[in-house]
Amino acid sequence: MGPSETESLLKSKKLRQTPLRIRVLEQFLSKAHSAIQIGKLEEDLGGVDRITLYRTLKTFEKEGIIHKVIDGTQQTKYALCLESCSTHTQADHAHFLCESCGETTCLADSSIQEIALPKHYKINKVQIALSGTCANCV
Amino acid sequence: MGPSETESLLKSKKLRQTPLRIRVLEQFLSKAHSAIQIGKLEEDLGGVDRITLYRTLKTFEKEGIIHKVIDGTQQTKYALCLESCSTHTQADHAHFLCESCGETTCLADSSIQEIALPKHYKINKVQIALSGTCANCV
DNA sequence: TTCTAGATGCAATCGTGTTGCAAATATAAT
DNA sequence: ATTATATTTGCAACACGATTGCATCTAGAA
Repeated sequence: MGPSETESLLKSKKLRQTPLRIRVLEQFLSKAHSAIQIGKLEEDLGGVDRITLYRTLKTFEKEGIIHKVIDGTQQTKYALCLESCSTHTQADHAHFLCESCGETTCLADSSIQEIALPKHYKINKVQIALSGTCANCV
Repeated sequence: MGPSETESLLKSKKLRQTPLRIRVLEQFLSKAHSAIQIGKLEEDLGGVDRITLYRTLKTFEKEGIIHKVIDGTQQTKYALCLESCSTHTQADHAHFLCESCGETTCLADSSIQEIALPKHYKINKVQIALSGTCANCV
């Protein structure tokens, strides 16, 4: 059998294959288009060291495996980077927070229109946080 | 002399005229189109009680005098509500964070285009956080 | 199997924001 | 102006998310 998805992903970033990293990565891969809240991740993994978890997330973020998601809540959430993400272009995708179930979804193909800016402003990044009700909660 | 702007604003919301409320409100009025970070506000006011400050901000927010600003940073920022704000429509204005000076500005007249949503999603609120370089920092 | 840079886990700490409660005070009533 | 009272303040204590320092452990290479 060939290398698992987690294995090749970690290898491509020259990161060591540690048990926690693999488990964390599996969580993200299993919810590719949803953002995961750190506390929830901690619960789901069960009894992991919080500090190590935070460091793992930071490492993944730095390596471009995951990205922070701004959804308008105070909670820190991360989501797996999509292809478009890894190109590090300024045009990010939008995120949708369901006010009913709390789930935050990446809207990969949300084309973002240009926004009029005051004179001499130079834009670098766009973060769009939508909220409302998702399809499951209608 | 007639009533000051702070005085009439507080009165219109049936809030008592306390020294801190007046000073906080003056800060917001003096930076009408910029968001203020709580820690910064605390510094600028000098030696105010943190708890009271937080409660003041919450009160102002509940009364629709100020609103929380999502600018992509982890910091909580507030800005004075504009006319359009007080109508409490779902279409908020966008905010621009300058990555150089850290200033967050309200883009009052940023018309926000519709964003394509997956089927059965119902949108309620749009928060747009732009970042880049502002006119002062070019 | 051994070696070592890198990763982990614990204790301690920091920052932000909150609650409970007694003391103080802004406003309204007298 | 004085009094009454509901609101507001300020302190102590706390809750929670996140971080740092350091000793120990381990994944991967030699």
